[in-house]
Amino acid sequence: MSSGSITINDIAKMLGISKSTVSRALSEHSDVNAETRHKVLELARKLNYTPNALALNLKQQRTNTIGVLIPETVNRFFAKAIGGIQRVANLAGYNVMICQSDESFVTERSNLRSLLTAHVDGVLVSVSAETDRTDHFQILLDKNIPVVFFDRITEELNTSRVYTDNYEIAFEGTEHLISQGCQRIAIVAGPQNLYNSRYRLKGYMDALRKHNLPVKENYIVQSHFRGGTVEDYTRQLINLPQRPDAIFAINDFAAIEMMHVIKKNGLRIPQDIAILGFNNETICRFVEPALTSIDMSAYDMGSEAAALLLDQIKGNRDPQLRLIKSRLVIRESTHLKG
Amino acid sequence: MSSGSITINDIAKMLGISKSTVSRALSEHSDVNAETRHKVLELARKLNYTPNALALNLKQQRTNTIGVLIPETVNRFFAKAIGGIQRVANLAGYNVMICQSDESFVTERSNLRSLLTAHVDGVLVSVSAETDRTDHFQILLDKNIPVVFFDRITEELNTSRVYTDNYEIAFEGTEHLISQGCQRIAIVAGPQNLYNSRYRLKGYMDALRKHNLPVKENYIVQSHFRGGTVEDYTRQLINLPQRPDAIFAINDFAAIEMMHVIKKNGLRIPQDIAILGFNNETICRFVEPALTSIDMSAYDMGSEAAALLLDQIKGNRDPQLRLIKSRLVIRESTHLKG
DNA sequence: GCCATCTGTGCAATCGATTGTCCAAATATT
DNA sequence: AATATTTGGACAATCGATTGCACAGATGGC
Repeated sequence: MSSGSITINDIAKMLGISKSTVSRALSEHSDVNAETRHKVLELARKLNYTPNALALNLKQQRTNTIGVLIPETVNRFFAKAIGGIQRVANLAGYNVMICQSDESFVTERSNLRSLLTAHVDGVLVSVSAETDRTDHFQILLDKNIPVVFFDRITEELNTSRVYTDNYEIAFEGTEHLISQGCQRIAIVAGPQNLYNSRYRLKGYMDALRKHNLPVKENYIVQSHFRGGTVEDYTRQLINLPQRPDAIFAINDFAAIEMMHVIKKNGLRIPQDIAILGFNNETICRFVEPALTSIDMSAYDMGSEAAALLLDQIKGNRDPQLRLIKSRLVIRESTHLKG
Repeated sequence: MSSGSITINDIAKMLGISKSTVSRALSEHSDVNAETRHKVLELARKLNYTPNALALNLKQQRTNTIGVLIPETVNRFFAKAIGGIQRVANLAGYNVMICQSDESFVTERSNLRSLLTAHVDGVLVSVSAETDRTDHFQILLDKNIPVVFFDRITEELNTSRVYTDNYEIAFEGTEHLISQGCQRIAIVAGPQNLYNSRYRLKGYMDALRKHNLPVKENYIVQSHFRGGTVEDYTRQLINLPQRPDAIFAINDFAAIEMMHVIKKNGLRIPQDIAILGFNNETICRFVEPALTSIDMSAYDMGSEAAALLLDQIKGNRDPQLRLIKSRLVIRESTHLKG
């Protein structure tokens, strides 16, 4: 009565039986007289009984909740991934607790503590831009709490991972630019502590080498995802003595801002500079010129990661790897030939 | 030992005292001998004791978690609002459980049940596009669980609300278009069951009336936020015998897609048709022409809503209203004069 | 030296479920 | 008819905290 909800005890008293009998009647699987069971189920339904999740949590030491630790929800990749995660989780009866690191290592570590305190049954992680070590995740392994890394993964820990073929797709994107006749290809690379950034840069460099193009240091720009610097590095690139004839951007929004700056400087896209984005946002089709980009299947990565995690929670404990392939989507911003 | 974490009982046994004494020692506020307390605190620190949140949840009937019920995380307005919500919540020691309705009434109701089952201490709500009644929220009021509606609010329930001046800003936006010489202003209006959509449409109509412009039915398009229809209704509008000379779009992404369709049809922006967006996305500055829009302070709305909710959770039970003003940001897409 | 007061601590109930153990009654076996 | 087996359900412990109540021992007042 106190909390407004009725309990197993209330039902027991009303029927003059013990609460263990009520419990067993409700959880089908035990020897309760058919008539007794019927009376219990009937009354439970009538009183709209729902088991108190808090009591179950304590008793069973689990919460039917999974934690999600991501950089930012305003990052559309993660917003989409959350969609996939929630769908899979909710279908399985799990709730989702989301924490954002805001690309900060300290916040990430603190979020992790919160999730542990909340006793989530498992955690999905995509690390922050600042994260260059992984010892804070060790505690999850020590406590035998399932973890699945997705997208911004780490290779340092023996956990399940869902990732994309960063190397191959960056290679393919770069080769595409080369195939369009570009010879001086610049790249905006993310922080090199991140798995994705490292392999993308590598794919880019290997593609250049394969086609006997020089890898030039001043064609490689470091970015930390923070806005506000795009204009700066774009200017810097287009003012180089040997101006690049193509730029592989870090994501679509940065690419669009770059295009704006480039056009403001009287250069044509793609004739003077071709632009290649990342993420294949819907808006790519509507900017001018339409932006070539790389489709990442964020939703699928989220779903797959959640599915793996639930699998692990259910007891399947050996780490799994899942590759979700990305796809080059060619549009006008890189279309020079044919 | 079983769950790996040490408990108050472990400490009690190790010191040969009762667990109630340990509990009292840890929670400062009771008469425990200074020496005993010191020993307890010392050992607790050494063993890295943390109270089991699950036990506290059951005992105290609260979870230090707030629920957030929103349409979609891929909607940038809500992605930003989540940022504000989480910051305020985390600072106060609360976790955040997010549910997405995917703009579906049924899912919204089901999400609400999940949040209730999870015993969240309070709920922040922005209703789905389909939501045209509010009886499913009554259960929150009945159970005395604090609710704060934000952005997509309802006026039917006596709860706290954080909202923006939809009427005034739509009025202002429309007057701005009129001031630029536009006479045939179309609007893409959201579902009329939504508070925001209703008042925006009203503001638009009243502005027209104030300036003695006719309110024409075929200048008012209904949209349900779903993509894929933008091209259709844009074509429909520009093919009207009396083509509109301005369109008030439902949001920036739709506006940008409209601009694309309009330009593809050989019309100029803003000379032939002026475009006004909604949300003031960063990208507004980088499209061509730069898009005039309305800035909604999503982050602030989220923070404010969370702050109100925490206030209510802490006992301040009378409903509060908070107006967060929006702001018209004028750019090239509506710049005809001067 | 006797009773009152204060201090510090332990016991046990409580939150709301699950579950192992045990026992009484009913039924089956010989 | 005496014993063995099955059946149905009660009791109590448990999960890990908090907290009201009781009580022993120390201290103080007279």
